[in-house]
Amino acid sequence: MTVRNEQLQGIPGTTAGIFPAACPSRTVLDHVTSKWGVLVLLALSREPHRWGELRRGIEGISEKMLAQTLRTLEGDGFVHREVQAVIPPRVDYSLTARGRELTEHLLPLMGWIDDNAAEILAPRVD
Amino acid sequence: MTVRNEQLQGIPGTTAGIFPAACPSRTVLDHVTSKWGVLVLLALSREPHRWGELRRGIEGISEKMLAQTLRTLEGDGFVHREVQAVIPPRVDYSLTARGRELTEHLLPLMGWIDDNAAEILAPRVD
DNA sequence: CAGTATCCCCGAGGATACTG
DNA sequence: CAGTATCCTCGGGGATACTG
Repeated sequence: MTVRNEQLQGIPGTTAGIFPAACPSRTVLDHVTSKWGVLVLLALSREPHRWGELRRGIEGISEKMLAQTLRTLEGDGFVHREVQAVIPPRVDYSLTARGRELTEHLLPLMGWIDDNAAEILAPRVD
Repeated sequence: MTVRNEQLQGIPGTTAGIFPAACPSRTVLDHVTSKWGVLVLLALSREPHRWGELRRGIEGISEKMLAQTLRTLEGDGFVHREVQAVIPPRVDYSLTARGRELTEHLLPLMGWIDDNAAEILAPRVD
């Protein structure tokens, strides 16, 4: 996607544009910034969690979306899924090294949003 | 949303959960990570752009979504809209100070995604 | 407990036409 | 040029029921 700073000047003119529709970065960005992606990644950023913990902790997420989000993030190599052969079943989700690299960038972002959200939405109801 | 690192341990147990459904952070996060939010913000992060530049530069965005995204980001105080009273009309969009604070966190994130996207998607078609 | 399977709906979002 | 207005589609995503 060539978002590197030196290349961000690309927009003006009729040239191809700095954000081509079909590029790997857009795909990964969509996975990460999907409706529940960031929340799941952040939930796992501190410590591993079981399915049920995530289900309850990430308020509002449905089982379907939790499963789908986890599978996508696992497919991208951000999340590690570990099944324990016990009864009742126990499955733990944790971040991979790659996932930790990613959340290193997500955490400051969410921290800033968290710090500023109230003021940002202050005058409006929205 | 209490994403602050010290508080991220909240998930286990039956407690309220670290990601309550109704909190300002979730709203702002949704705005920023909306389908086109990050792309618009990054496009403006280097320099101001006119409507048409954004329309062409952010490949695949429709006029409706560009207008909607810009209005939301303007409403959140991330984007400044400046109309020039000339014919033909000219409107410039730029980041506010708050918008620049935000993109300071977005840029490293997208930089990392950009650097790793190909490898992340490597084995699959997806 | 940790999911899948199904059904279904609503609204995000695209296409097109039009306007100041 | 910089948008709005309108219509319409499609799939994201929720609810529920079920299973190993």
